[in-house]
Amino acid sequence: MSNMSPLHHDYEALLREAGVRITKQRQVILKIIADAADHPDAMEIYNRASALDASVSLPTVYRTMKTLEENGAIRRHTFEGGPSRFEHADSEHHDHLIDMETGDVIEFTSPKIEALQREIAEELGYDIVHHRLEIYGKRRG
Amino acid sequence: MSNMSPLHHDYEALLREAGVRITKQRQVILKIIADAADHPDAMEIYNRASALDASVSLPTVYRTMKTLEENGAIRRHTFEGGPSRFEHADSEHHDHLIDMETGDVIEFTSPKIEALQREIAEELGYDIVHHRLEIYGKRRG
DNA sequence: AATGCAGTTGCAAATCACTTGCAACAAATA
DNA sequence: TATTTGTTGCAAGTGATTTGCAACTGCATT
Repeated sequence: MSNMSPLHHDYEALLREAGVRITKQRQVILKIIADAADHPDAMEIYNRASALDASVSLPTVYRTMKTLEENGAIRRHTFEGGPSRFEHADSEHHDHLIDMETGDVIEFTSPKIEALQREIAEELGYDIVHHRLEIYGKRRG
Repeated sequence: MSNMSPLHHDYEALLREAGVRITKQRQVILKIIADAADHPDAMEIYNRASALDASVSLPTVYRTMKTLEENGAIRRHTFEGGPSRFEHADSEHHDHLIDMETGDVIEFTSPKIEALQREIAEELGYDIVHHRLEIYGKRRG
């Protein structure tokens, strides 16, 4: 690949570097994650993967998500009351608004909130490593 | 009771009002929650309750936590991966800053962040039911 | 290309955190 | 005190995720 933006990593290379084997199951899962516009959970990833390659099992999806997370290729979100949902780590940081009725996840960013968080951490004598902001709401009728 | 602050509700009365029966199991669990200085999970509440009254079962703890939550007597926190943890709802809403090195949890509030969240939800067409903000940080050396 | 071996896989079974069906039981009300 | 209806403990069931294990396969080496 020649024209790779800093926000589009070659995770196969990254994983290989970390001594992780690039099996065909992992390639399939990696592609699903890369193509996903939403935040699928393990079962959904398994379903999508199965359609491309019947040899992918659910345990392998779980094991792969763990490996990918440990290597910084994906982010795991554990929204209330549901299974872990994943997204590739390529995108910039953002927070989430979860539609409590449909489970839809809307991404948003707020530089002001980020700044305020830094202020608060500062006052408390801390440096922020990461944070999680989730708004749970219902669509206005 | 004669000297009750607005932040120290009589949950028995509140529950009774809601048509919820005050069983001895619920009284025990309510006391445990009221006395807890930490954020125990269901199993821990079950352990503490069992020590006071052997007739309290784990399913009843879960059922009671659900009832208490629905009636605003407690708040449920689901920190990364672990089981739900509970605290009485007497205190005002607060967010958490977690010290990644010690695990300490520092509570804070920010009216400005709250306001910004409402603005964001508003713009997206949502009413906020609740939110969760957790800052993970390291103490500045 | 064939070999060797440590990392991986699928399957079945296990685990964890809850949740639920059901018959006995006990609060609140009459 | 009787009646009604919510509650309880127990056992079994769920849903999400993990693990034991023997067969398999990347991939570095020959």
